[in-house]
Amino acid sequence: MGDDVNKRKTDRVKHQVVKIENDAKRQLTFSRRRNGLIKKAYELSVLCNIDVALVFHSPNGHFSHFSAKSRIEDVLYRFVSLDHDKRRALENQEYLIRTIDEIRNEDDIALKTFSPTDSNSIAKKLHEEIITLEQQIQMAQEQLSIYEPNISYASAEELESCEKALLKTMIRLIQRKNDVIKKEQELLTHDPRGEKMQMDRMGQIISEGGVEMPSSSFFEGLPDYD
Amino acid sequence: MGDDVNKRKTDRVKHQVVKIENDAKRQLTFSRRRNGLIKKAYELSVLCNIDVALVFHSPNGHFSHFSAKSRIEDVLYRFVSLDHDKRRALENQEYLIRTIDEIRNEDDIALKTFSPTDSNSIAKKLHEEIITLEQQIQMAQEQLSIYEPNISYASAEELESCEKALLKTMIRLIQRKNDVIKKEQELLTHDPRGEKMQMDRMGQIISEGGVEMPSSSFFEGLPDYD
DNA sequence: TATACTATCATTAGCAC
DNA sequence: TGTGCTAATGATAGTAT
Repeated sequence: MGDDVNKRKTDRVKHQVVKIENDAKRQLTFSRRRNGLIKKAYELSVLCNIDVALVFHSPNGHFSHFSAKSRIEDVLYRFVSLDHDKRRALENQEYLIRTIDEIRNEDDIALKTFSPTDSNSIAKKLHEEIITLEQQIQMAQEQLSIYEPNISYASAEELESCEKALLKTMIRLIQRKNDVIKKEQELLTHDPRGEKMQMDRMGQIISEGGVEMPSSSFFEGLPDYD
Repeated sequence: MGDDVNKRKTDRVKHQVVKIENDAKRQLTFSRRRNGLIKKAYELSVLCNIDVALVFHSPNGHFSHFSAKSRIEDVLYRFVSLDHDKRRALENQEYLIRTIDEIRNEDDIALKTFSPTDSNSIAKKLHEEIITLEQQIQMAQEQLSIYEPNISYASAEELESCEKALLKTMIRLIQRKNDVIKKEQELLTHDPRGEKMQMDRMGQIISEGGVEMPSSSFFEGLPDYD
């Protein structure tokens, strides 16, 4: 209060909504605010049962996106498929519809081609574990229904803890996947025999900025933005 | 302060991120939060010189969208023009990782404060199951590290499927949590004998009305919600 | 880069129109 | 439906690590 000796010299000040010219500041602000935006989009999705999709492009061609509750391609597909009456006509609608539809199908196929019977697959074990967990949760649900009339407040708290632990597990899985993908890319990059993807996945040029995507872009930090 | 006659009886309270069941409340929250989201998206766009596109879908098929700095079709066009692998690789992961990491810290605290020795707790079982799953995944990770040099592309695909299955599990857990919370709230606010919730609020169709944002030209009519 | 800290600013839930 | 009000929660700009 009166003691300004220990008071912070500077702190948050009201900010005009104008472009931040300082590169470092702008980048930091982007990172933080995008996180905030995504968090709020997620909350909106859950609170109001809404499908949300966000797409960001930096002027340099870096991009990121987020979707909640549905795959982003589904959300965008529904959007661009809408009648002209219901929204302003989109110039590239035909292309957008076709492309997004292709993307959806690819994803669907990818999901279907995953065979849990592939025996020499490490992922199979993970899959089985997940099935087990699901079954256990199913059983717990039934137990829960017995207690329903007398559920205590602690239950929700604890369920929340469980949810968080589950999230934690998922993140570990995702990180593992990222490691795998990164290793694959390294293998493909250094081994010309890479039989799988000689497609155009490496070195695609992004249109506007003409800037190449960071090739191994799985977060070692967030290499989106400038 | 002392005069509690004039004091507001209720005010903003901390809200769980759980679907709002009351139709009117959900609608109002959607409207407000969407505006808030759009405002923040706009600010991000200006402050950081970023193209942003937002798309919302309600379960009833109503939608709205917003874009800043470029037409939404341009933003989406650039998005779908990206190489599929790269796009999918980025999909939501960075957000998940960041958020879940945050949650982990909270979770550690939460788990310490709540007593796992509480024997008549259903959640305890779930917690144990999750611990088990984590251990199993840990083992699988170690196995995986053996194979790392020869990992095939299929591994990443499968891991991705596992990730999705895990997500599904989590969603189920969240939904159950929501049920529990709902029941608790009913128990707290109503006579314990009221076992079933009133379902009379379902099926109302809210008509769509375009309303303009007061201060800005970005938001031409926003067809609203359901 | 990202993260932690924290004073300050911003958003918003509940209520009444 | 959206708006104004108000208190409480939430987000975040600096700064240092």
